[in-house]
Amino acid sequence: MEIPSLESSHKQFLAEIPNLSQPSPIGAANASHVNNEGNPPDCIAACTGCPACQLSLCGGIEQQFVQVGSLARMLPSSIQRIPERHTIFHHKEWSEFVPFICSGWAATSVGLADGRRQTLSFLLPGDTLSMACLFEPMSGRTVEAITDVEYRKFKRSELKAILFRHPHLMDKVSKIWSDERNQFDQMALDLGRRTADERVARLVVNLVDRLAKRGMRNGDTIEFPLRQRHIADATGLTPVHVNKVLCKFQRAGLFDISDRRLTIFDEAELCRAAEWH
Amino acid sequence: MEIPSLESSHKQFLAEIPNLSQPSPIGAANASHVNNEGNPPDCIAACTGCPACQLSLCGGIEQQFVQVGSLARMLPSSIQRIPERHTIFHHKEWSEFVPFICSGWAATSVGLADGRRQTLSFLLPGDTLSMACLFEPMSGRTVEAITDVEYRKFKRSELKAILFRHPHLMDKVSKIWSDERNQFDQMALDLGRRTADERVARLVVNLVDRLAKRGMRNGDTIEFPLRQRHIADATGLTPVHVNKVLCKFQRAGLFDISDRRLTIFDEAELCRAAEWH
DNA sequence: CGGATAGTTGAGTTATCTCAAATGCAGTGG
DNA sequence: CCACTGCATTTGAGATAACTCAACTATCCG
Repeated sequence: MEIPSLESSHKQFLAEIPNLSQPSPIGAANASHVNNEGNPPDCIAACTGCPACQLSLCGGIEQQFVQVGSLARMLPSSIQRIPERHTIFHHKEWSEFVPFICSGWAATSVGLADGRRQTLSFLLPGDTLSMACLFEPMSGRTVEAITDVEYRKFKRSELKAILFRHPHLMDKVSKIWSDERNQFDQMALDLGRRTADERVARLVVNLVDRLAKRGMRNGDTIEFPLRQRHIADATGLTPVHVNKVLCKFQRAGLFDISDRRLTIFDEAELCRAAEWH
Repeated sequence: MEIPSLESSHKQFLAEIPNLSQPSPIGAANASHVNNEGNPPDCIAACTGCPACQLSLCGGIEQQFVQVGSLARMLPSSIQRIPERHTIFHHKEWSEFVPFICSGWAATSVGLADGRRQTLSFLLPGDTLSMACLFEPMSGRTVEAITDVEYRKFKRSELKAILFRHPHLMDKVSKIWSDERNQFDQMALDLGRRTADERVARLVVNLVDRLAKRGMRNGDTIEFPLRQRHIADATGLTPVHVNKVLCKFQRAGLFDISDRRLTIFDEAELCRAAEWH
């Protein structure tokens, strides 16, 4: 399997991350020692330009690497690549690996036998399925690549061990965990009590917010690879109804989605529609 | 504040828990040493008869007590009592305490300014708000007592410390955490994709299941203190629609709810309606 | 007795769904 | 280059699940 350099796909973000504009010499020096199942060393170097380095747990791991200086023994990992629309984990799978998204968008969903399905979250760079799956393997969820996706997989047992040995990592885990919990509470409120308009507006605002945190928003037009059916799956609505809501918003001049890009025209009004605090 | 003996309220469950039918002599002996803010010693002894002792994390703590033999220094706690319909935590509160339900039913909810509200879970004996709140204080959620409720509160910092020192407790945390996550996924599916009939049926079956695990179900008629508005809050429906669904089920001979008791007539059919595996 | 809370029922409304058909676009193979 | 297939989007018409409003009853409690 060939793993081309990730540099090009990350170059656009380098300017956003203050202290990591250049690949760390430590990372570069040690890369060749890494036990990563035969992948070339740039699969580690790639992290230094990752837009989510500061947010995500795997960013924390990376810092840990740099501090400790010996990546190889700490956390072997390998980068996988999945083409858009293919599935990363099937819902029957009980994997001993924990995946972290490096680039691209993915969706986690649960489904019913009769075809009804609900997506639980969209995964952006730095995200993992759920903090809960650091500790216990979980099945029942399908993870699908929306765009082409690169992700690293860590062995759960090793990840767990390292977490307990480094309290500051556990702090990060509990923080992200808590965020995740809040997200879910809001999602329950959305699905249970909010109107279609609110749900769609909130989905958009929420995603824009998360992208901004990762430095993946510059200006008012943003990469936005979701199809209307993804939005429908996530909001508990029907694709055709999502279409009607989106058209309404676009006619109202809030934003425009076309060519897999989102352009925001009236952010204030959009936030009002989303009841964003 | 007076704290009457809890023995009477737990006596009914003693028969259900094999190895704990009698109060542990160790627990009884050490009770008087407990630093529990002036509450009488029976607030510890009460745990030995708790129906959720084996399931819950606080049960795990209790076992820890017994092993270590010194409750007082390990985890001071105090029992609180809240009358039905009163609120245990307000949604603006950021408490340094973690509550565990000892007896009674409670509900956690999130709400909107305009009055719409969604309850996230019903808390039964042994439950806490969420595993996530062991590590980070969480606000935004209201916890309300449905029946009269007794709960213990632990100081988060102390609880956390004890957790890290005892790996088998962490195992229990991660297990419960994982369950919680699964519950939540199912809830998203319920709210987003299931019909009102399915939601109501699932709520009932799910609760009966959880009660059974705690030894709180004997036979086909069960304590069931939920009002129709609680069911409505939890299922994302309207009280009047819940009423119609319930009446339909009762007319169909599935079960009967009256006088705060649930009597199941046709469990098989009920499970089918709930698509219970 | 009066006042609060729960449950019940009916009539009419509405948000969202279902079904169906038309369009456009992008990739594929000949 | 074209025809063809699959996917996404758009639009309209009609159906329906769930909601709103309102009135009525029952029960409990002071």
